[in-house]
Amino acid sequence: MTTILAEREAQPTLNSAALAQLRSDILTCRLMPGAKLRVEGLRERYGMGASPIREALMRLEAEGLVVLEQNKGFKVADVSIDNLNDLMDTRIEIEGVALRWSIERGGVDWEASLLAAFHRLSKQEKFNPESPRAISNDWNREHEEFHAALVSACGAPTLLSIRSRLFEQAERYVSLSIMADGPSRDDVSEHQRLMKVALSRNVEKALEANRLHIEATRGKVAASLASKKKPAALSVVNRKPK
Amino acid sequence: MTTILAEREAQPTLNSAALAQLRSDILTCRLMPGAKLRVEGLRERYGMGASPIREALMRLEAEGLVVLEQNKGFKVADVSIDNLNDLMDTRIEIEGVALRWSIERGGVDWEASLLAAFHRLSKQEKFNPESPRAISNDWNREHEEFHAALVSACGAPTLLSIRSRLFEQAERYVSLSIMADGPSRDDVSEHQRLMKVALSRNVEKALEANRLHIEATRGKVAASLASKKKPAALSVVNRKPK
DNA sequence: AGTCAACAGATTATCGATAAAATATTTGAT
DNA sequence: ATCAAATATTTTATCGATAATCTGTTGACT
Repeated sequence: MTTILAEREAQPTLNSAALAQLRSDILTCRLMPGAKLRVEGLRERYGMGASPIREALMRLEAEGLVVLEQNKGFKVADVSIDNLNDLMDTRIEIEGVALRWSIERGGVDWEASLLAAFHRLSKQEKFNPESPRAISNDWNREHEEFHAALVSACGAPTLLSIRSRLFEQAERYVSLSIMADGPSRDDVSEHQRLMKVALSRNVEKALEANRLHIEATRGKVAASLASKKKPAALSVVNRKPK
Repeated sequence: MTTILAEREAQPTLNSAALAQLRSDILTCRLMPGAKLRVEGLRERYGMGASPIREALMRLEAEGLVVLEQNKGFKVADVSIDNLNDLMDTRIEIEGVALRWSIERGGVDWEASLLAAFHRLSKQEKFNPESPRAISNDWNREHEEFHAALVSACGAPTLLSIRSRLFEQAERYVSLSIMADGPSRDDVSEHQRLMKVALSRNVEKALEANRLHIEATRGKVAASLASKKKPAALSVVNRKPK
C-alpha cells in the first residue's frame, strides 16, 4: 500500500504521521465510530511506538474525533442523530458568517481562486469505479478546497479553522452514509450554483444556498443513520485472542 | 502552594494534571505568550515525566494555546493585535448565535440558573488585595460560569464548546492586560444588564449588549497591547546555564 | 574582520520496560 | 446453579534511556 508509506515519508515526524493516518482512518471510517482504539493494535497497524500514537490521539481528542476515558483508553467518537443535528446546525451558522464576510471582503483574487477551485472539483471523479463504497481521496481534497475557497476571504483565521474542523466532522458522517447506501450524486450543479451566487455578491442568496447544501447532506446522512445497519463498535482495532 | 497539590490530587491521571496545570499557567500568563516550553523545564516544574507533558501540550496545541514547530519543540502561542481582533470578531458572532438560541429556547430552569450564576458572580471579589496584578481564581470561575449560563439553553453542544474555547483564549488576553495596567473595574452592572435583556427575551438588545461587552474588553486589551511593555518571550521555562 | 565547516552541547522525538488500573476468569461458599 | 471474592490477564499510563535533530561555538581559511 504505497499510500500509507507515501503519507508517512512526507511527515517529518512519527507523531505527525500518526496524526495524519489516524485522522484519515477515522474520517473515512476505516476506523468505525465507537471503535476501541487499543494502543497495541495501533502500534502494529502503524508500525511505531506508543508515544507518538498517544500524542496524536490526544490531539484528536481535542478535535472531537476521538474520546478518552481516563484509565480506560481511547475510542473513536460515536455518531448519533443528535450529534449530526448539532453539528449541522452549528455548521450552517458558522459557515454562514464566514461566507458573508468572504463575499463582503473578497477581491478579484478571491473570485479567481474560487473559479479555479470549482473547475478542479468539477473535473474530478467522485467515485473510483473499483471501490464505489468510498469517495475518492482526490475528490475529497478538491471538495474541501472548494468550500475553503468560498470562505477564504473571510479575514478571520480563527473562524476559518473552526469551520474546517466542523467540515471534517461532517465528512465522517458522509463516509458512513456512503458505506451504508453506496455512491451518491456528484452534485456539480449544486456547487456551481453556490459559486455563482457568491460571485454575484448576493449575500442572502449565498447563505440560503449554503444552508440548503448542508441540509441536503444532513438529510441524506440522517436517512442512512435511521435505517441503522450499524455494526459500529464492532470494528475494534485489536483484541488479544484467548 | 496547596493549590498545585490540590489540583493535582484531584486529577485521576498525571496527564490530566499536566493539562490542567499548563492550561492554567498559560491562561494566567504565568507562562507568557511566546515563551519556549522546554520539556525538561516543565518536568521539573510539575514533577513528572515527559510523556504526560507532551501529551498535554499536544492537546493544547489543538486548542491554539500552544504552538508546535516540528523538531523544535513547543512554545506558548503568541499574542498580537491581529489575533486579538480575529478572536473578538469571531467571539461576537459565535456567542451571538449561542445567545440567540438560548434566549429562544431557554425555559424557567435556564432563567433560574442564570439568576443564580449572576448572584454568585456579583458576590465575588474580582481582585485579591494581596495580588492586584491577577484576577482571583474564584472570580474567574464565576465569570466563566455566568457567561456559560447565559448561553446554556442554546441546545447545540458543539457550538457551546467552541464558545468556551474562544472565551478561554480571551481570558488570556485579559490576564495580560491586567498584568500590564493593574486592576480593572469590576463590571457588575454590565453583567447585570446582560442578564436583564436576556431574561426579557429581547434577542436584539441582548446581542447588542453582548457585543458591547466583548468590544469593551477588546478596547481595554488593545490599549495595553499597543503600549507594548512586552517582555513576552523572556519568560522561558528553563534554559541550561552555560 | 568575515564566512563557513566541523564540532560540541542541548533539546526534541521515540522506544522499550514497568507500574497502575481495569477487565476477565476462576474458585469457593450458599 | 448463583453470586461474589480472589486471582490472572489484559490494557493503560508513565518512566528512564537513547537516537535524531537542532543550535551555538570554535577555528581555519580568504
